[in-house]
Amino acid sequence: MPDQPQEPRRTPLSRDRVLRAAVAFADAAGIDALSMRRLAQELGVVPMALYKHVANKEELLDGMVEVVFAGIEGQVPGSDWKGAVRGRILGARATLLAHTWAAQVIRSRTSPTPAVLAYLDSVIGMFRAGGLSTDLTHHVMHALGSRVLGFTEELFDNPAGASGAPQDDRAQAAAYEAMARQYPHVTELARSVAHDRRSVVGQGCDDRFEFEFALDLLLDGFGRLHGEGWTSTP
Amino acid sequence: MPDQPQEPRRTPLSRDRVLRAAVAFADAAGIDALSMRRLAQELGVVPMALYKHVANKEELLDGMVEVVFAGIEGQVPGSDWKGAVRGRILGARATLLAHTWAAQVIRSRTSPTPAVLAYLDSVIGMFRAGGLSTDLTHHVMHALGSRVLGFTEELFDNPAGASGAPQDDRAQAAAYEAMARQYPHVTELARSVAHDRRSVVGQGCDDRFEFEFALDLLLDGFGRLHGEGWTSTP
DNA sequence: ACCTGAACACCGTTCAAGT
DNA sequence: ACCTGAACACCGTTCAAGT
Repeated sequence: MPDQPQEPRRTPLSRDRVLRAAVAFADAAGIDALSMRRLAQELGVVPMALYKHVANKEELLDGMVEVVFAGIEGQVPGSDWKGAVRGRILGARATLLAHTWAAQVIRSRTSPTPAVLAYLDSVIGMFRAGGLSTDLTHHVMHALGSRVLGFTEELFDNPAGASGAPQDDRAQAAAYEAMARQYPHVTELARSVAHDRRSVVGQGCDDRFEFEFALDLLLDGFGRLHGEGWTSTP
Repeated sequence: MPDQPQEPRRTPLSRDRVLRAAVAFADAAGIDALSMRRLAQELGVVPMALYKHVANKEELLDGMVEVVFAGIEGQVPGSDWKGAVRGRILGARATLLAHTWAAQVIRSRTSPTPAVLAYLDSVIGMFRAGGLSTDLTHHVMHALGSRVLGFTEELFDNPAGASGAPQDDRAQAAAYEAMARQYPHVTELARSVAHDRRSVVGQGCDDRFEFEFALDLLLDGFGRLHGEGWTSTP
């Protein structure tokens, strides 16, 4: 008799299945909840079984980034370099928004995985195809920084620091007054944002608008330098 | 007889001493090595003694950021808004370079601590003093993102992925060849950087140049929009 | 040869027992 | 009232014992 397993083990484990399960788990429970032990449990497997398919947790995280980056869209054929880069980066942004943990994991890696390299290669290629020199393209890529991957460090979640324990109206007004005295410019800005968006305080900003505002400002600046024949060593 | 401690306990513990010890420890051993237990050991104290001065590790990290931001210089009096902001941000960058772990810790916090808020308030005040509208200043702050704090996500440590196990020359050449085929644009860029800097492959880039390149590009863009009377709601 | 339970060396934090 | 040792509920990973 062949040695079939008695327990109904759904599917044989594979590196791909491990990575996809990890991505799904992080999507659902967050990256902090992801541990080797919990992932194993999710797969109905003993923790050490995972180490057959990934060398360690670092490699698991790298693999998760690979899975995510494999799904990036945004090749816009027939546009100039500015439109091409813009479309590609917004495509990356859309993908990363679908996996809220991904930006954090990418940040924690020190060297890029193949899929990330392939993505970057395609963006660099767009600048080069547009006629930008390797010199300018190099500095341009640095200036984009993590924005080229579709995310940026937003400084805070809420513009006016609306966190904290619930308070009665009087205490809240007093706290607001104290804040306005200590941080007048921050408060002014927060108030104007709330007013502009005709909303309650602390709703937050239009992330997509802010991302495109900065991206277009940078791309326009790149175009201007390119037009002037800019070089780093004059 | 008063109840003096028999053991020669150097200095009575205080919140400030705990925070400064934590900063010094992270400076020396890195942020990953910092644990409540190791910090207590460093201070010659039982782990639970720390919890008298900080509620938990989160509060410890917040406090460490406060200590670092209290030391930021860079108020340049008598310059226009562009020079003032530039000087202040480069001051923040100098401080963060002295505490390599700080950027990572700031990133992990969701809401800003008072010293960070005070710093941001001063930068916003510089834009406002220069005549920029609250509307433009708001989007400008978003466009700067973490750069306003003096750091940016650099994508990798080494431009050409020079990591990996040591190899003989032939294997290395083959790996390089394979890389050039798979990521032609990345390779071209890495090669041109190495050539421009007349150095061995993988020395890396001039971080200060890259930071200022992007900062000045953004500040010039802000100035242009300001001059045009830009508004987000035309 | 393959698989895996127990163990190791850590965490941050709670809690009850000691002074 | 204050302080603290032991304990709890976790980690990632090693390793030796079992099949």
